[in-house]
Amino acid sequence: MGRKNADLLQGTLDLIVLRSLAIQPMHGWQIAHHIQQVSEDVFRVNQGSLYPALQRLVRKGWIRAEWKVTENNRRARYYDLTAAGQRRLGKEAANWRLVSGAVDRILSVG
Amino acid sequence: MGRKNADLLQGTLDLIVLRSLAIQPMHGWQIAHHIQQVSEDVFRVNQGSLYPALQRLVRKGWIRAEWKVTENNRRARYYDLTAAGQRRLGKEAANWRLVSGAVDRILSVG
DNA sequence: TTCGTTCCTCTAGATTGTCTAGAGAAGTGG
DNA sequence: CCACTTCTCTAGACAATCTAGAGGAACGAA
Repeated sequence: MGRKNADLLQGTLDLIVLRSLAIQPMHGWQIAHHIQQVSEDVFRVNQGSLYPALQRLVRKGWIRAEWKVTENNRRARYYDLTAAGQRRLGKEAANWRLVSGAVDRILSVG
Repeated sequence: MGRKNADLLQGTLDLIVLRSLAIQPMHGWQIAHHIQQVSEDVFRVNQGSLYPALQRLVRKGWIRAEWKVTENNRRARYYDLTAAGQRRLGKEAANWRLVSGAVDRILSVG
């Protein structure tokens, strides 16, 4: 019925995926792992959320996909940021700061 | 097609409404005004978002509604927090800090 | 060889909160 | 009487995430 515990805020997934790929190209599983790790287990990215999101980002031209082989000798689709993705990341990060700052102000007033 | 500018993050509306009502009971229009003001115009709460949200919060027992007359001599529905709403606000605020902290960490890594 | 486990990708359908785009009532001032 | 402001409300569209699956391929152990 209700939502679980620390779900993603809708709209932040794109941001954190783009930001992850700005570090280096990664495949899906790696992205999920990275996000879970850096968020200190706050976010556990759903595969049913991640893969559609990656497709969406490819479709919008913000990331690029390429099949490769991992260190473990497995097929994996590696994604990396395009120039448009870089710009998009900048905008989304700025918007995040704006929005989270606004929420913080509302929380601290009164 | 796309979303506008600084829309709400899905899930934050409940939080900021509850937080607003923790200051004092308010009617819908007043809540919208308060949020827009305190957020420094980052959030412009849609009436089509606000009223369904208020109904949702009433249904969950977190706020209580009561018809009154405003200072301007107009009928308005005043909402205020219930005890359960207080508790819920605490949880949602804590969750917000958790989540926004996690996003911030992801943004600053790398 | 077979079996379980890990790595890794992917999809359909439901859910749900927000947005768009309206409507409308009632008081106020010109 | 008319325009404007205040204030509430709804239907339907939309879009991102979640649930709940499926499945392939490499590896190590038995």
